[in-house]
Amino acid sequence: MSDFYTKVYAVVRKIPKGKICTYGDIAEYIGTKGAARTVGYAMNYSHQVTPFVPAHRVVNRNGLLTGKQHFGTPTLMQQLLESEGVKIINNQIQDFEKIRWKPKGKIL
DNA sequence: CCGATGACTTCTC
DNA sequence: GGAGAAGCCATCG
Repeated sequence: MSDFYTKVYAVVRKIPKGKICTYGDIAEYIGTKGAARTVGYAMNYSHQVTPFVPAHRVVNRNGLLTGKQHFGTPTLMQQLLESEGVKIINNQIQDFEKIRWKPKGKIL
């Protein structure tokens, strides 16, 4: 496991319940700003990582659930978020800027 | 090292 | 506003 993945997972696991974060923010926080795509790539691996990584709390810059189809079912991601109090309309997070969360200080 | 891949981002049309 | 293309960077084989 590369440091990149480790940091990504560390940040994602720290996202509070009912909050969400973006790929770009995570990548930027880690230091690899342009590697937002790689963050998503790391999320794909999150299935084989323990403990569970709340990848459903990570969305793209528009608050759109672009990675929903990578869960079991295309509706699972939205269901998980809604069960945590996040409102979603048309695959887009409502009050996105309001519940948006960013890592503070050191995560490791 | 190189080419291919990707759950991104931004610009253009 | 949707679709296509280019830029970006880390990972994998």
